[in-house]
Amino acid sequence: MPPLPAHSPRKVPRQERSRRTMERILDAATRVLAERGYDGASTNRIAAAAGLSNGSLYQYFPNKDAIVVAVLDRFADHLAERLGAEIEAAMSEPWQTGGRSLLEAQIRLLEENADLLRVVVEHVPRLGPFGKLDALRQRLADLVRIYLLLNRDRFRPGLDVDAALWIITETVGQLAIRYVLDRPPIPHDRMVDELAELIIRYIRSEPAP
Amino acid sequence: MPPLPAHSPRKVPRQERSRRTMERILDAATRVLAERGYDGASTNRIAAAAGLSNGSLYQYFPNKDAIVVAVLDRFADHLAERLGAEIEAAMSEPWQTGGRSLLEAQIRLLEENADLLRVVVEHVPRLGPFGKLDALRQRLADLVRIYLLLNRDRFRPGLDVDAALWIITETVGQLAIRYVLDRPPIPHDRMVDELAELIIRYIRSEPAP
Amino acid sequence: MPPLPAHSPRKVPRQERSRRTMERILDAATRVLAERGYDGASTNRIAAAAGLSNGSLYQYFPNKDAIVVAVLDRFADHLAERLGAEIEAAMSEPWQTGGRSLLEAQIRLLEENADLLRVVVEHVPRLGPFGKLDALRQRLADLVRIYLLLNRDRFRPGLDVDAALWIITETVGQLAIRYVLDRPPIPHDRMVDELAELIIRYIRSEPAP
Amino acid sequence: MPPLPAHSPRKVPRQERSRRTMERILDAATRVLAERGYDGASTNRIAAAAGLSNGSLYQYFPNKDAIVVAVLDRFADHLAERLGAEIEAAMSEPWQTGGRSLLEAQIRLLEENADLLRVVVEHVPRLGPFGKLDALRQRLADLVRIYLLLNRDRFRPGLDVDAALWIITETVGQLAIRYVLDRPPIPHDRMVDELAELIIRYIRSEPAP
DNA sequence: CATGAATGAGACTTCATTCAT
DNA sequence: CATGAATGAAGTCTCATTCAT
Repeated sequence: MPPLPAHSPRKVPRQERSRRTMERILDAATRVLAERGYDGASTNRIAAAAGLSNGSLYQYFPNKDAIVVAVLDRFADHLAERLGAEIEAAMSEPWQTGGRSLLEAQIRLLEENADLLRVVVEHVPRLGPFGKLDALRQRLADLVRIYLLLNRDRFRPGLDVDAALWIITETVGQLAIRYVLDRPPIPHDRMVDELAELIIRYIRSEPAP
Repeated sequence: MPPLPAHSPRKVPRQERSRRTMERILDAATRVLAERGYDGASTNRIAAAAGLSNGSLYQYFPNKDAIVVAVLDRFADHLAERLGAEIEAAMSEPWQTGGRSLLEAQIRLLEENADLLRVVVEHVPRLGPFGKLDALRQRLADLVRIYLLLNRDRFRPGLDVDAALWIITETVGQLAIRYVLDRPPIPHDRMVDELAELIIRYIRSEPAP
Repeated sequence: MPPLPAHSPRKVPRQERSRRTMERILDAATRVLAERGYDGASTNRIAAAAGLSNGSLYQYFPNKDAIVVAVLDRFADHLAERLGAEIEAAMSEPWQTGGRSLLEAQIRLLEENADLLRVVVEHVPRLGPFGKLDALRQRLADLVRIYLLLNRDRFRPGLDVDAALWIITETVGQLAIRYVLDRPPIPHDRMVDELAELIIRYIRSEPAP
Repeated sequence: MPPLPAHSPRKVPRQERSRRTMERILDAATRVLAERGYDGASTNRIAAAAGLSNGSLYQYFPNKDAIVVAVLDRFADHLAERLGAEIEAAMSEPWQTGGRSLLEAQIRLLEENADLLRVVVEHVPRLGPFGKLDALRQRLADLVRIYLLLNRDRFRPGLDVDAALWIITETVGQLAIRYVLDRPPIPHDRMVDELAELIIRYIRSEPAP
């Protein structure tokens, strides 16, 4: 049985120069992926874009997919960092405005990274579950879960928390993605409002007066 | 003027044998796509799966993508046919139950074709817009639009029909897809109910008593 | 040792219908060759142009090259027939004008068949010596030889008949071909004159008065 | 890595290897072309003849035609270099012997490269105009044109310089080619004499006494 | 005889990956 | 560590030719 293909960086670079080279590779790979899609992102093109010889790539990554995974992980880190800040800010607001802010932030973040998002969604073959992107998704789900549990009595009686959790996170996530990738003729702010309305009405027990 | 790259079958088979071979190719391609994804679906493998020589494929299709498109078109035809029946049935019901039936039918249909759906969603790079799949999507959107327009006064005052249309169709479509592909621990019927609830609450003007 | 590839028609058709089909194939092949060159002249395209199924070709010709050879032979026959008439006419004229007429006829004939000529010269890989084209060349050479021998005393003393024969026929043949294919900015009549001048001066013993 | 010996060429050991490989490819391609013609010169065969893997070819050339063009360019360079020397030498002679020398040189050069010449003339489909071969042809044409213009008064009155230029260059070029490829039973020196005679008589105003 | 479906060898090309320097 | 030449498997596609109907 052949060894499973390793998808993690071959080495954790200790030296500064190595770290910089690795960044250059990831920057280049990100650019190439965004511009030419997964299939167009050959290792040679990535190496060229990074100003490196093609062989050098393999000193930092065991194979092409490891590079892609690293790009996606870094993308997830970026999103996590940015969203983290928004989450903290949102926690100090009342939940109504806080929730809306988070929604808005999520859409805005995706809009800022539409190219890479398109690659993730449309072009990247499944490379096994994406550790960090899934972690980010999980983190947002946890937030919603806590909120749902804490405010259980405010919601309509029959609400199945587990089902609702899935519905809400997927609705927000998928609609945000489609909104950014398909660019329907809906203004950004309106989109946020509609999404908020969709979710709030789904869980609240009483209609707005 | 050069002929546009043809994505349509090279020949319309007149003989029975020819028709059967074409079906064999499409069946094989469907199987291979479902099992190995778009990138893994080489013409060689499709030919082998169809019990044909590689060259024979090209008597029926001008290139690989034409085969994939044909598979997707056939998939869309299948869905359209099945959904068509459901739509007719739903039209003779009162709209509350009719709408739910349609929702249920849509999810059920996707469940029955999960493998191919996965390929469509995850693996197939954009081959230009898919004629027939998009047509089907459009048809459903039209249905929703008509419903929204006819019942405009029943809904909450501020409802932006265009925005709502997009929100509704994408929500239903994307959630159904994710439900089928990710298999969250939500029973089929519950899923239908939640989805119906999500949509109805989004548009109605008064709370359910 | 495998049998040598046969380059002659598989059968001499006895029935009228067969003969007509054969003509259709040759017409089609001629057209396709002229329009798309040797490499572009696939058997399928020839069959299509002839309004036949691709398999039927092989009832009349053992392989593709046999078709090409037949086309070229027919071309040679056509040239021979036309030139034959001109030769006869030329024989009843005084040799000075007769020679010029032949020159003119040769260039005119090639001009009328420039497309096919281009294929013969530029695209057709050597398929062994072309029986009939070579025969035609030989016939013209014989004519020149006879003329040279009969008028030996009129020419400059040192003339080596064999060398001159080759020089003359090749000069006329090659220049006519290049003239037709490369279309230099020289009018047809001038070209004939120059060619005549070139040859006459080469062999005559006395200057023009 | 051990320090490089101080006296070893500091220059490009890598590029040197590369250069050699390229030469090997061109040599192999030349050989294969000469032996099997254009159609028989597959990339696989060229690679094999060069002792390389098929893929390596594409490190040096973007496609098959680029290889053929490079072979032809190298051939043209070779001819140009050799002819260049002859031209210089001829310029220091009186024009009568100089012209003959050039004629002789041209035929001799072609004889030395008969194999490749055959490929160029018979097998290579038009790959667009051959830069360097055409340049060489042009260079010779210019030489003739200058000579014709400078000696205009020495020639017969009615001479059309443009027509004559074309006639002369094509006559010499085509006859030399046919002589080398068809090997008529004419000795080399005789051939040169006849060719010279043919041209001189064509342009001169007075016959030799 | 005609048909056209089927064949299969072989062409060109790409690309992830390895390895000697 | 870096380089880039070299590899070779695999992919898409074409085409002359055969054969069952």
